[in-house]
Amino acid sequence: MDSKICMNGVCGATSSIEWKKGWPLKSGEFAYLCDKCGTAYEQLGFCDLFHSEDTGWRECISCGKRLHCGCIASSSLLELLDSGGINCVGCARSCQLHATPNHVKAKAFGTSNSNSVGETPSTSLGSQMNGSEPKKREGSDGVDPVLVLPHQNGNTNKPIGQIKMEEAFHPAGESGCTFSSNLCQASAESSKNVKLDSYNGYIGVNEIHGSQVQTNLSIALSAPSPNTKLFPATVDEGDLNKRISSLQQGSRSRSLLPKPPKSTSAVRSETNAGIISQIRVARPPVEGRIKNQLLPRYWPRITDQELQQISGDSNSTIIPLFEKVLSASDAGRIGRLVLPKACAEAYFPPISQPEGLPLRIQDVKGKEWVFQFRFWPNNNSRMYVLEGVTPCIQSMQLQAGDTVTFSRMDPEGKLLMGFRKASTVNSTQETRLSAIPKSVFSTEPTSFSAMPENLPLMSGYSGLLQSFKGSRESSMNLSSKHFNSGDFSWYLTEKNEGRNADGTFSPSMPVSDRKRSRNIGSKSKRLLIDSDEALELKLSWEELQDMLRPPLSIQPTTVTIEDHEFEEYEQPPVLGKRSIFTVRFSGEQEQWAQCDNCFKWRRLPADYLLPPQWTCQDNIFYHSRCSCSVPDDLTSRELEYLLKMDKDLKKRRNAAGQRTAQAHDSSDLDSHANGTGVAGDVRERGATSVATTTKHPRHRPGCSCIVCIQPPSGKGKHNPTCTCNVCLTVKRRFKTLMMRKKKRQSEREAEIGQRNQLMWSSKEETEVDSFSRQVKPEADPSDRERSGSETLARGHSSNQLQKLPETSKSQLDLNCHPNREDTGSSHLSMMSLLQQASLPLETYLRQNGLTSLVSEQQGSSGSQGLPPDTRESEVRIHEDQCFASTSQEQEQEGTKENSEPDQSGKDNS
DNA sequence: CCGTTGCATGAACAC
DNA sequence: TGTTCATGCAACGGT
Repeated sequence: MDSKICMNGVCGATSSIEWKKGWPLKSGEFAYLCDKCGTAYEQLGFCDLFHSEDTGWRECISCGKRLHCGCIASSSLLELLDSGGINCVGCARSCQLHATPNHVKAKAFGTSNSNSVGETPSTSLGSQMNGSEPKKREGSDGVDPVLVLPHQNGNTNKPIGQIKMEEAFHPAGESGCTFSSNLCQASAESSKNVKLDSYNGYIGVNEIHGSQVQTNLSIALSAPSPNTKLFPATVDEGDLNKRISSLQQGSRSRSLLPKPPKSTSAVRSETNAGIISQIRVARPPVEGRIKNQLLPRYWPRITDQELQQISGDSNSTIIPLFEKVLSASDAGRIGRLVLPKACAEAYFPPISQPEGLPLRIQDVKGKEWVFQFRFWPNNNSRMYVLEGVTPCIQSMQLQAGDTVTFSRMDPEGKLLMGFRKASTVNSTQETRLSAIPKSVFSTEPTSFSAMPENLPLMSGYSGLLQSFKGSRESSMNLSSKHFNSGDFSWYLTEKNEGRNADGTFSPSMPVSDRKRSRNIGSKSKRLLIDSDEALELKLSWEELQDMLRPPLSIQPTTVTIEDHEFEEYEQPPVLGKRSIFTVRFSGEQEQWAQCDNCFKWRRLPADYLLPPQWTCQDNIFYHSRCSCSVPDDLTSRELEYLLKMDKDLKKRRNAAGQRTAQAHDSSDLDSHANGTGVAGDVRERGATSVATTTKHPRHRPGCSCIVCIQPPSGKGKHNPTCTCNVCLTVKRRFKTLMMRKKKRQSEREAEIGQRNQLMWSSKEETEVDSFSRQVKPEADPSDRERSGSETLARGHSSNQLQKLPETSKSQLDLNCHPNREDTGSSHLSMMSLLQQASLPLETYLRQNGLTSLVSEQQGSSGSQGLPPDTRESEVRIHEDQCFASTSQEQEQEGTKENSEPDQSGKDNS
């Protein structure tokens, strides 16, 4: 060793207490530097010290730092810019932090340590350095390395070949620079780092990864040195500058993180921070008992800030031990935190009895917790758990996916427990993600923040997810309820409430609820599947359908199935904005949407298809309201009512949904329907409607088209005499269609026969054709009713209805009574049709035996005073599906429902 | 009925 | 293939 000559030409020392590696040589080896020069090199002061008078100094164009461009000793400290000039590695790195993939960045600046390697027998290179005693690195926290360096008993002689691969990825140990290898300048580590540099020259940090594995492997095998600096796994605040400087030496001191745990991508987590001191680095095991068995996933990724936070003002040294991402079980109510076996055995007191012993652990707030550290026999092994962690977990407000970090405070030996929230994402997503296998979602902040990268669509659905959450408080559409707020009277027709009353689009579930739903074990979660919350989730998916809109600017292809026209889209539907549908006492239907900018609620036509994003400026219907500066269309009270009623509807619908599910489970639709009829409960009918809701994009809840009212699949054919709600609906619907068919036929024939007169005919035609387009008071209550209901069908069904097939009912297998409507219109003579068509519709209906429809017409105007029990059932169906009913009406529903079978029977007869 | 406890099971993972 | 560990689940006890 003494035969070496310091390769610093200025120095040329032939002897040194410690030889240090310097810059990479062309041969791939490294310059040997005496202790003094090597130290200067490590401290980035080599050129300052020895070459200050030389030429070649330039300044970093970013920070102005002087860099000796003409010297190999500084070659790794700068980066030549494509545009000319140079950047110091620090500035270059900051740029790359924004341009480099997270994992690359993290890897580039992560640090790690392999204790085993550090203590492996010296290789030739190590032997060259042998004999130099460990010494505290300047800038280290001053803790005796012995205290913090794991004495890997049994590992010292461990063949290198047994070194775990992951450890080979973390050869920092051989360099003595542990977790803070990026924070300190390791002389010995330069054996690897410089080698990297030798490969990469001036390349940026992110360019080294292609060879990192091989490089590090070679380092691991070649650069052990027991005398290399053994850095404690602790960092003092005073080291920050050092760290920064070492980071600036990143290309030299970079070491490699372990491959990120499969379930986590923690290495990404801090890339957005851009703060060097907050770089989350995986700190490999620092305790000897770990014996290299600790999987990288448990390596503490604790930032220096966190360490600082934990240590506080004390002079104690914080030694990160390990961390663990909380599983659902860990964070659940059971209060048991499963400890990694290796960690438990390495860092916690040895226990021989399953009962274990109480363990005092202090949290970051200084509060001391006592957990029972114990184990369960498991096969031939043990399973270590900390029991009684629930209070602590709750205190920290931790949940599955969050990370708890265990550290030890030396010299007291006190155990510390820190945590790291995994939530940079909204709680909704957290909640959902928590249910996703951990292999799917990572738990560190960046993993969430990286979601848009991994799931680009998800970001687009974030609003949807929130909507889902919001929908928890909303209800589905079909249950109806009327409410009256002064003069503000609505029939709430559809769910909504994606936003709170204050306009914020926030999850409706209270924080406590969210926490509760998250911090539960899987078993409880499973149980919740049957609970309201889970039901709400299910309903949310149904709501999703409601939000589906036809693809923008895509014209549907019309296909005819059984003479019914349907719109088909080659592209999948898009998610539209949620809205609330209401119906005023006057029968006017409205749609309420919230501006994405100002969150004000605006009234819109009921048949307007809201795009996914909508602002006041898009309000082409009410120009006086097309600006965000215009006050909200709703008073706070009205909005409160609206949302409150919406919430109530949800509950009602949930109850109905449960009952429906039960009814379906029993495969007894009829009994369900009967029960519904007897009960006369709107909720029941609403539930039935739920099962018959949207089946294609433009169908809205309440759509009564032939598609949406079909019975649920798998339920088979209903008996022709079936009086279940579905069948009744179908029958009523069919009856309406037939009536309209006859009407139109009569009009057409009349038009043919009397081309130059019968202006009424064209009027009727117009009425029919436009019946679904706009809600407006009409002379014919039946038309108005139809208009009302089918407007909610969002036009698509109305299109179908407009194009009602000239078919006989035999073409419709809708489980309707075979004898129904046998009084076909085909037997009508032209003259009779003309005569009938000239009559008022009511008279027409009566003459055609459609007395029930007469009742319907009357019933449809029941809200204007006619007894509701005389209304035709279709009206009620429409109301049930689309509108709310007044409480009075609801009470009367029972009566009507009771009479409904009879009514249907009359219809069928 | 509900929460706790101790063990069992099996998927995921490392080797 | 063996190990780890997340989670299931039955037994048990308390209310």
